[in-house]
Amino acid sequence: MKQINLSELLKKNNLKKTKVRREIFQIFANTNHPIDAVELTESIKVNKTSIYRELKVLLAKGLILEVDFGDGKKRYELSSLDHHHHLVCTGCKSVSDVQLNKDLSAEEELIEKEKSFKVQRHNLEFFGLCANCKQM
Amino acid sequence: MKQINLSELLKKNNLKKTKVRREIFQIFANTNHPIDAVELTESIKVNKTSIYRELKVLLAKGLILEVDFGDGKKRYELSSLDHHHHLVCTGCKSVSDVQLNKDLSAEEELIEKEKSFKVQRHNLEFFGLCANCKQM
DNA sequence: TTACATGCAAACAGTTTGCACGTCC
DNA sequence: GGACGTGCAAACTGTTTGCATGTAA
Repeated sequence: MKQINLSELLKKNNLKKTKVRREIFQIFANTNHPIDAVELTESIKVNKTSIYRELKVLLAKGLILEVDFGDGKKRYELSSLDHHHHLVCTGCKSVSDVQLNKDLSAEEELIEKEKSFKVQRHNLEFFGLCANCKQM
Repeated sequence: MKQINLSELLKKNNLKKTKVRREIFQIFANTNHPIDAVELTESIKVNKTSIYRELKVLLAKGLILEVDFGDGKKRYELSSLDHHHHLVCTGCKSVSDVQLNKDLSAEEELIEKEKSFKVQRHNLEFFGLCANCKQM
């Protein structure tokens, strides 16, 4: 489990320390894949509206990141993690993390130089078959 | 405008040459950004159901690719184009294409070697500010 | 005590489904 | 003629909004 000083983090971001907020952070800290709103509502006894609203707040504060697997729902993970990408298994739907050997910043600099486009962020996810599903 | 021999392409894929299908291909060929279902329904006099159904067919046949900008709707583009990524302007929402200087295949080989994960495809989009929006 | 959090119902956007009817080869 | 394509209404999923009520600081 990742170490987070929640009180401090919340105070720094002008957020009250509520039950729901505490539980959301606990789930994020104990889960090793990006989480969607439904998964949170199943684990926390709270109205789904609050979940969606809370995710928006945390996203706006930059405490979580949005991750998109292109299946129509948004997933989130703590932004305090090291920058990484995901390997999404199209068979069993499992997700694991991966860090690029060579990151994309050189490419992003080229893009800025050649296209005058200032890259703020990128989304990169890999889809394929995990070790288990590969051999079926 | 890109050259496509539509009749041949459709025959090869066991698809009938219908009015809607012809119009969809025409729009794809004349548009330089990924297109969503609503944009198609606005340009073609046909029920939206047919558009969604047709996009699924073309996707399954591999004639188009799905592109995801993480805004809750799916976009598509011809799969016959060279492999490329997108620069999505968070200001004016314009989209332009970009090809990486160094593609990701080396990274994908490493992933297979080190993680035993067989990459089938990846999604990579860049978000940021285009030349115009940057200076505002 | 007051700004922020929550619950509930209802609306909304994008997409899919079931079924009857129409049309390409 | 038969498989494939289309129209229409209705359902479905993920998400957002309005408004009344509750609660942390």
